[in-house]
Amino acid sequence: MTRKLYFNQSNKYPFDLGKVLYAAQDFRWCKWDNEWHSGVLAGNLIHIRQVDSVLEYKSHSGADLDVMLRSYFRLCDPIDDIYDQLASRDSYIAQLVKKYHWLRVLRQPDSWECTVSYICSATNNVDRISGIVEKIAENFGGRLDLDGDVRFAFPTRRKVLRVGVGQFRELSLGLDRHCKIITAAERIRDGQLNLSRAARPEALYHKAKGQLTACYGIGNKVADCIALFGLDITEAFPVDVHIGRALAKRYGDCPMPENSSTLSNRKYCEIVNWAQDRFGKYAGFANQFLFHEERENSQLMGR
DNA sequence: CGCCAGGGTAGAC
DNA sequence: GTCTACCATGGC
Repeated sequence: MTRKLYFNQSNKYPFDLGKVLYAAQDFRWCKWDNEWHSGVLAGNLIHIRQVDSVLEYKSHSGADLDVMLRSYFRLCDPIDDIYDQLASRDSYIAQLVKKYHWLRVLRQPDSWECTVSYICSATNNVDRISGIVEKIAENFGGRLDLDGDVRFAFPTRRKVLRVGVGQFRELSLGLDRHCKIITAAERIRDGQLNLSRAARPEALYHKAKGQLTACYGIGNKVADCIALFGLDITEAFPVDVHIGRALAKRYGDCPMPENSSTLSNRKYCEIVNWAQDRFGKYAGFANQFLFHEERENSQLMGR
């Protein structure tokens, strides 16, 4: 059955499903039929499209996913206020907010999948990250069927531990990624890494980052991505090559060196502090506008 | 064949 | 603390 989710469309920054998913920060969306999109969210295979201020969707189980989808697309967040606030803090961001008014930082429901995805993002392009995440799901996740579309749930971290290093190595993920993934699962099991959002009240950016960067394979940048996309910590500010270029180009007072492929830990933190001071509690949203603009300019979008 | 892709680490000073 | 070589894989 097709469900309809009615939401309050913003007048200033209208939501656009197709574009949001095109720029999505998770890696499991693809086109399906005509204007329909196919995606896997927290074990649900979903087909979805937008008609004005209505989201029409189907799921493989037929379950009511309104609550999850409202959260995921931030349909209940005060987007007008947040984007106005960002625009008033910075004139360049104001331009980008206007240009990409449809952009949203998606609140990903499965922080474990998010963690694995960004562990796999190092020295990799978006298409290959999607491919790797899909490969892990196809091999170890449960099969999901919807109208002839076959997808696979992302395996839980318990399932990953049951599978073990041996079978994981056979996926040839490269760069020791199989070990990094399993190590992360072990640290969660042992209580050294807590990815549950319910258990983190507020302002735990530094605590979360400390736990994350203590893991093998998770450095500053990956930790910030997990914090922002998976843990809903909006002040997290991932600094990758694209963001680095944008900062060096547009902001003279930013401590971003002109051309450095690798940032020292100290330098990285200086840049994050600069960004949080300038953009505030929603620095991570500003980050995504900068990121998207930079990628559009370098024409790297392969989706 | 060489270059690149949303970095991170160990081992060197 | 900071700097480097190296890391594996696939697409072009």
